[in-house]
Parts: sequence; structure tokens; C-alpha cells
Amino acid sequence: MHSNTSKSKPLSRRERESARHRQEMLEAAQSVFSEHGFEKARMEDIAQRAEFAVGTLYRFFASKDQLYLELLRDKADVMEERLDEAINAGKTPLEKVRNIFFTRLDLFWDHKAFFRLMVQETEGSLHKPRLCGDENLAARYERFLEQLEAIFEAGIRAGEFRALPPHCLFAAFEGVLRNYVARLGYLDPDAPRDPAEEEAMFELFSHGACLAPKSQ
Amino acid sequence: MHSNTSKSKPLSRRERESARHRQEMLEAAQSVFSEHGFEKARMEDIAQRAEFAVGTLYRFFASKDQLYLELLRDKADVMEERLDEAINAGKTPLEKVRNIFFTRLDLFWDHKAFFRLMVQETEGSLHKPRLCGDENLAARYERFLEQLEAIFEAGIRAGEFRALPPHCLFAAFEGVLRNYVARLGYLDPDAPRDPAEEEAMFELFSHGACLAPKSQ
Amino acid sequence: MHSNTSKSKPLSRRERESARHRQEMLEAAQSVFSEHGFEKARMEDIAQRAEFAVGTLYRFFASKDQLYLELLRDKADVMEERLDEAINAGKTPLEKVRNIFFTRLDLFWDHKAFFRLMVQETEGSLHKPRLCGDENLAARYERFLEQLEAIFEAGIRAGEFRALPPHCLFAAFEGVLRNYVARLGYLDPDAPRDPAEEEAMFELFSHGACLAPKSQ
Amino acid sequence: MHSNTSKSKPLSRRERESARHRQEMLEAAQSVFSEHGFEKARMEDIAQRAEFAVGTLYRFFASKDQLYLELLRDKADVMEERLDEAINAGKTPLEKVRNIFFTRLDLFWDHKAFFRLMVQETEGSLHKPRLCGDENLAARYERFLEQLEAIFEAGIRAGEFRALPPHCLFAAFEGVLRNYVARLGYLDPDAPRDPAEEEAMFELFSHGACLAPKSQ
DNA sequence: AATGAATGAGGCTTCATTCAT
DNA sequence: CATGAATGAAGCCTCATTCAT
Repeated sequence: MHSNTSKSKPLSRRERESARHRQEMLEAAQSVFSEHGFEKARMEDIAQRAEFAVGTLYRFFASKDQLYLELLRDKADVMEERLDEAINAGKTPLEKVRNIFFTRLDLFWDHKAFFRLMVQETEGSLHKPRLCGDENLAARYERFLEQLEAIFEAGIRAGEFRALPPHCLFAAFEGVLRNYVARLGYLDPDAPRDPAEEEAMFELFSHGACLAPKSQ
Repeated sequence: MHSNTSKSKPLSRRERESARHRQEMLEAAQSVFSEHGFEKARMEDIAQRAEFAVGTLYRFFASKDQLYLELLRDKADVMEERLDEAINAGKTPLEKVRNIFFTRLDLFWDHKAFFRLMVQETEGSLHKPRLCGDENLAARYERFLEQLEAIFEAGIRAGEFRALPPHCLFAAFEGVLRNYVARLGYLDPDAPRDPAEEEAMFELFSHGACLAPKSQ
Repeated sequence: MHSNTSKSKPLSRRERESARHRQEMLEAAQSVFSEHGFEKARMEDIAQRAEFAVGTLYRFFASKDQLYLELLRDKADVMEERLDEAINAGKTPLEKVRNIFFTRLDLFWDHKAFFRLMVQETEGSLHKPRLCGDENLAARYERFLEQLEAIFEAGIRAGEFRALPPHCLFAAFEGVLRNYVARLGYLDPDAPRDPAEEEAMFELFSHGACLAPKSQ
Repeated sequence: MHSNTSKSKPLSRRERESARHRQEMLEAAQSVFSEHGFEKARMEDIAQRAEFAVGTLYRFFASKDQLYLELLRDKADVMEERLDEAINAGKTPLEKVRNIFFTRLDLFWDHKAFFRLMVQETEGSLHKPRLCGDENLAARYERFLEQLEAIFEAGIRAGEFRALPPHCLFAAFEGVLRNYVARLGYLDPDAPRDPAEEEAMFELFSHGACLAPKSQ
């Protein structure tokens, strides 16, 4: 699942254990961060939930900030990969957009705790000071935005999307998607996934809330 | 104690001064909260910006949490009033929705700092633990949601909106609106208001991103 | 006694209290630092000895390092002044040197705790990393060294001192003085001052340990 | 237990390796201690510099304090031996003192890192709390002091030294020597040894800084 | 009402020491 | 013997809150 980036070297038992412990800590961190938010999360709680001592956390992460950052980075890796696949799988721009929409919903259901965290702390975007500090993460997100914008532009040229400013299309897309996800995160955390509802949300993005279509 | 909403009694000079001081403190709090977020904002900074001593803050607000809450409540008062007007001003459900959309944009431009704060700390909704504690605020928000839902339902019955679950309509509406506002808050805080863009956003909500409308 | 540098403004009661508290804290810090050394001294101990809470220390000093530094600076002010007087009071270079010698002994007896601290932490010189960081202090010490060297040079030209490298004269002078002081700090901290002994030490510096003088 | 001074038994390879490892650790400890001082030196740094794991350090030394102590003891052994030789090599008290003086300079040049450590942490004497705890070391130093005192007394009786309190002679001797060494440790750590300067320093101790000798 | 110095609980972080492999 | 991951006590520092003036 979590293939270590790429170069597969035969890891020693020690190294494998170490990697596992790191994962456990990230898991615990995610859980605590998403419960209380970054500021209120206590390193001791994270340690406890990971079933390690506080000091051990610091063997893996230099500081609370770093821990948070690495958590985001790790998750971002996963997401990026799946989103790239989703984009490539679509033929037309509309298909690509549709794939992105549903892949992000998939990701939400697979990483609920993480999304709650994202929503809480980042309000979905990466424009928070804590995160802007990280070149890597910011650049990566920028890249994603540009990709999306390019897709929308292509879609406009192809006559699939209306001739509105791409960043507006993008804003609407993100808004519909994020707000839906955010709501899912709150209201009844145990509610099951509802494909019809998801389809409705995409419909709302693609064809709007009104019946009588305005020609343009 | 601090009645300042409607019942008009002739306020003494003392009372008027007191009310003014309270306003100055709330203003300062908003400014500091929106700059650093709730956790990192320091009471001393707020006091300094309000040009009062820390102790004085505590004469008006029992705690940092309370200060935050009252700030939200005060602003909520203003917003509620203007939104109620907007709703009443619209004849049809669609008109009402349209009015709400643009009134909220008006409010955003009139209360930018507050919106930044809302976006930062509340991710736009009021589902944060800190706020859920407050009966008043939560109830008020609930009431607004119900109103909106009722409008959407009416719109569906009237054939103005598509027959999708009202909460989906609502989610799309909120998403498009909030995400647009959130973006405005980040990217270039000095950029001027752009009516065309706003119209585009509403168009996207009402008629979607795609050219070829699906009949339903 | 502790005239606030120079410009005398009428201090308010608040300000006078504040200054007094600062002094108390410095006093306590000196005491604790000189007992345990910088590293082992705990801010809590200092606070306790000053009869304040820890937090209060930090209203006056930004950090443990700063506290230490300001302590040194404050004392250095006093010493500098008295040494300058001593130097100016001497007519010939030898007299100046003699005055410095005994003034430093006076200072030792007036500020025993501080000297213990100096000896412990600084080995008498200011070449410790913690202190080299401070421009002010280092520069000030440098100035003193140059002054001394100039005096020795003058003394050599005047035929009062032997024609040895001034820095050697200086090293011998400092060595005899410091080591004597260091010893006093250890052995029986309650032993009274002994003028005869002090005279003997100066004699040893000026005319050496041997009876038969070598001509040079 | 760890007899390694004189009684020669044929050591097994194991024992020889062990002894070598111990030496490497002491070497590393000296290096790290002299760089950062005792408190700031970290066991992990020492281990790393010795190219062993932390745990291994603890097989050889019960604690950081012990490690420090044994380091001092080991070095003290060497110094003691050479100083004894120096003392015995001198015929007259003055010769003995002279030998001690220059032997200690030899030792300084042979064990610079150690002297830096001594100067930093011990201010040259052994009156530091950390060390006073050690009977052995303190007693040994005491013995050296007594020896020196006896030499000075003998010198006084022999008419080689002036009739001043022996502890004053001793204080001047130690002061001149130590301060010179301390200076060498700071100023330009790469400066070469300067015999003329050394001779000047001894001259200063023996015949003083002033030209005109006071008869006594 | 206003002030702001004082308080002290609580969080982050470090590092000597242990122990299972 | 060697290893180095794990431990957790302890120190520095922050800041919401109080209270005497």
C-alpha cells in the first residue's frame, strides 16, 4: 500500500519497525489533531494515543510543527497519486473533472480523519501560515491548481464548459465539493456513503440549481 | 445587563461611554483574532490594540472564550438583520436566494476582517466545538438553515429549482458562495470588488458549469 | 547608590517599585547562579529566592540567558566606574596598577557572590561563548585590557616596569590577582579580610618570589 | 576493579581491546566536554565521536558524572607522574619550582584539549562541587598542594624565596602559571609555543614586574 | 471603571539512562 | 559486549486570569 516512494531496498527488521512506529505516530497525530485542532492538540496526547512516550515522538519528528507538516506531506503523497491517476483516466476535460470530483470523494471516505483535520485547520486550502512555510507542500498545491485551471480552459475551448473565467469555474467546483465534504464531516459521522447524493452534487456543479437553463 | 439591541432607554453618558468602549474592544479583538486565529491571539495584544489595559477587558468580558463568543454574536446580529431584509425583499424563492447570495457578498465586503476570522476559525460553518457550546448562536444558525431549506423547498415546488434534495441545493449554494469568499480573503487582500465575477459565480450556482444542459 | 545611568527623571511609584523588583530578581539570580553555576541554576529557584513567581521573572528578562547577561552588565557598570576612578587616582603607572589591584580586591569583598559567579562561570575572563555574544560586554572588557596594556607600556617607558612584553606583565598581574581572589572564594568563605596578605600578594607581583634579584 | 596503572598481568586480547575502547571513549569525552563544557555535552555526542553506541558508554562508565570523573582521574595520573619526576629532578627548591612550572607548560602543550576543559569547568582548581565529591581526586590534589607548600617553605629556609606566607607564594605561582595557560587556550588556539614568553612568565613570578627591587 | 504587575498551571522540548535484541 | 530505540522526569517559557491600587 504505502510503497516507500520508489527505490525498494531490502529494509532490515529495525528499519521496518521504525517505519511502522512512524506510521503509528502519524496515525495518532492525525487522530488527535483532527479532534482538537493543531493548537489544542498536546504532544502528550499524541504520544499516549500512539502508545509511546513523549520523548519517542521527538526521535521521529523534530517538533510539533514538523510532525504536523510531515503528516500533511505523507497524506498529500497518497492523494496526489490518486488524483493524478484520476486525471489521466479521463479523456475529455469534463471526464477529468468528473473523475477528480469522485476521486476526492473516494479519498474523503478513505481518509475521513484526515479530511476533518484539513477542513478544521486549513479550511480546505493550503493558505494557512503554518503551511505556506513549506515550499514543497505549497508548490505541490500550486501545481494541482494549475492543472485544474488548464483542464477547465481546455474544457471551455472544447465547448464542454461555459465561457466563464477559469478561476470562477474552479472556485465553484472546489466550493461545491468542499462544502459537501465538510458537511459530511460534521453531521452524523457514522452516516453511510450515498452515491445518489454525490451524483446530485456533481449535477449541481455541472448543470446548476435552476431548472430553466439560461442560454449564453 | 448589556442590553444594546433594541429596547430604547435613554442611556446615560456613562452607559454610552461604556458601550463605546465595548465596541472598541470587540473591534480590536476581531482584528487580532483574524490576524492570528483564536488560539494564538493574546489577550494582551487585544487590549493593546483597543488601547485599554488587560484588566479592563475582563470587566467587559468574562474570559477569552466569552469575548470571542460575544464578538460572533454581535456580528451575527448585524448579519441576521440584513439577511432577513434580503430574504423578505425577494418575491420568488429564486429571488430570495439571489438576494441572500449578493447580500452575503455585501456583508463580506463590509466586514472583511470578520469574514477572514470566520473562515480561519470556523471554516465558514458554526460547527466548531468552541461555538457549539453556545445555545444562542447555534440555534440562530439552525434557524437560518431551516429558512434556507424552506426557500429551496418552495423553489422546487414552484418549479424554479430542480427536484434535488434541498440540503444538496443548500450545500451547493453555500459551497459556491463560501469558497468564493474564502478565495477573496487570501489572494490579494487589496483587490477591488468585481461585480462581473460575482455574477459569474451566481450563474455557476444557478445554471452550472456545463454548456449542454441536461434535461431532468 | 545605583544611580540609573544618568538622566534623572522623577520616577513614579510604580516605576520605582518596578526597579526595586528588578534589583531583587538580579540579586536572587546572582545568588543562585553563583551557587550552582549557570546551567544548573533553575529559573524556579531564582524566582523563589526573589519571592516572585516564575512568570514575573519573564516580565523583566526575556530569557534565562538574558537574565544572566543583564546581571553581568549591571555589575560590570559598577566595577567599571570604580576601576576608572582607581586608574585616574594614580599618578605614575605603578600607582595606577597598584590602585587597580587593591580596588579589585575592594570590589571582591563588596561583591563576593558575584565574584564567585564570575570565577565559576567565566574563569575570570569574558571569553566564554555565552558572553562573547554580547557586543557591549566584550567591547567593554576589551577596552579595559587596552587600558591596562597602555599603562604597562607607559610604565616600561618610565622605567618602572621591566622591559617584558606588556601582555606578559598583564598576564602575571591578572594571574596573581585572580588566583588570590579565587582562593578566597573557596577556602573558608567567612574568613576576614587580611591586609597583610593582600600586600604580600602585590609584593609578589611587583618584586617576585625570589630574594636574589636578577638584574636585567 | 579496573586496575590499569602498574601491576602488570598479561592481559588477554579481550582485555586489551576493552582497555582500548575505554581510552577511545575517554578521548571522545574529553573532546566533547572541552568543546561544550560538562553540562551542555551530550552523552550521545560523546558516543558518536567515540564511534560507539550510547549504551556501550554505560558499560564502561556508570553515569555521565562518573565518566567525567574517570577522565579527570586518568589525566591526573599522567600529570601526577610527570610532576613527581619534575620535582625529584630538581635539587634546590627553586629548581623544583622551576621544573614544576615548565613541566606544567609541557603538559599543557601535550594535553591542550584537557586543559581547556580544566579551565572551563574547573577554573583550574579542583574546588568544584562535582569534583569535591571524589575523595581520591581531592586527596590527591591536597597532596600536591602540601608538596608545593613544603617546597616553598624549604625555599624560604634556604634563602631562595622571600619570607612570605607559603600559601601566598603558592597563590602567586599558580596564578601566573594558570592565567598564562588560560590565555593560551583562548587567543589563537593555533599559535605556536613561545619559549621566550614562557621564560618571561617565570621571570615575572620569580623576580616580579618592577625594576627597582625592594630589599626586604 | 481602569490599570498592569503578579501569578502559576500547562505546554513543548531535551537528554541521561535503561533494556530488549 | 554492542546496539540504539524507548523512556519520562525536569527545565524553560507562555499567557489567561486575578487583584491591589
